[in-house]
Amino acid sequence: MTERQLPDDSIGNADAPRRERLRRRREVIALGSLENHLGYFVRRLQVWIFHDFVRTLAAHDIRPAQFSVLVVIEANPGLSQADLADTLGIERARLVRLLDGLEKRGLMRREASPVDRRSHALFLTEAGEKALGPVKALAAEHEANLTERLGREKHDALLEALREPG
Amino acid sequence: MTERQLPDDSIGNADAPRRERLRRRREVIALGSLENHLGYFVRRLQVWIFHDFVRTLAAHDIRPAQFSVLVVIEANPGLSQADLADTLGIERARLVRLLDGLEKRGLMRREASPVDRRSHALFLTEAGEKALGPVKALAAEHEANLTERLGREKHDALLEALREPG
DNA sequence: GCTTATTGTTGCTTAGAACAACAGATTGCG
DNA sequence: CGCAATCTGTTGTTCTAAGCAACAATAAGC
Repeated sequence: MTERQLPDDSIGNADAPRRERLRRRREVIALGSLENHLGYFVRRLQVWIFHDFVRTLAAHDIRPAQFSVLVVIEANPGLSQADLADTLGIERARLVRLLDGLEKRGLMRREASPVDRRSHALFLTEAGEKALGPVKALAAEHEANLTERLGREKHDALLEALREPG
Repeated sequence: MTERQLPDDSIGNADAPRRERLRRRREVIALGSLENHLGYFVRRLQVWIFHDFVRTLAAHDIRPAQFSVLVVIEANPGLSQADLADTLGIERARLVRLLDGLEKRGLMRREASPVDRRSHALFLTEAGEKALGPVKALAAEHEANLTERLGREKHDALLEALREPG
């Protein structure tokens, strides 16, 4: 159990029993009209991506939402929670609790906004900036996994296609 | 509240306050290295798709997972729960509860498998088949919404690209 | 035959999403 | 100016999904 032949990453090989079952199965299973629904495939891909992301960054205990928060704060120091929530499509209430966790871990801090006493200005702490280096490297590693799965052309085409609409 | 000027579909116009805030905001907010992560955009798209799907099929109270279950049973009458769960990437335990709901609503039924006394053979009921017609029509309507959002070329390209790998 | 694996199921835990309400602060406007 | 409407961050609550462990009944492998 300590060493394995294949790097059973528990994601990439999660379908080993599936292949077994497929082997044993006479007729292949049809998706029916699901074939015409982009949402089904987007969902499957998204689940794979999240699993791989979480696994790749497990050592740093950074989940996708946390990563996106840290990265956007880094790129826009001093922005408010409302703007951050809005940019990421996260609900304000949810962002509060996300930030609570990150702040408690010393990765970012809330300062009083100099121009609006209601709002906070968000910054990475020095520790946060330092931590984000390796974290971004691992995120890039995850992206490489994804590129391997999709093929570079397809990956790049998807990224370009989805980046546009905003 | 009964009538509106704009068809405020509560998804498509959910970013009305966002546009307001953007208007008021001096500098635009950068995504930083998030720009290079396909997962971020896939996630945003997937959320939009689910919202639109749920909204479009609200009258029938069919959610994406339920829809996929019904469609695959229709396309593969008599298949087992394990095979269905496996095909859709749903956990067996979760499928049990999904089927409980659908069966209680009279949309499908579990029969004893003739070849394996452990497993069930799944079928749509007559009511289920009858209901699935309009439901698939609404799902197609949702797909049209999605196509409108992405543009036909992009929609079709994405569908083709993601359908492949299985 | 006897061990191992599979199937459907239940229970439990955790994470996310969504909504309502609130106090403090700001903005808009008459 | 002064008051109503709006915005900000926050707390609380509810609902759904995801994931894991365990189990009895059954089947498959050797």
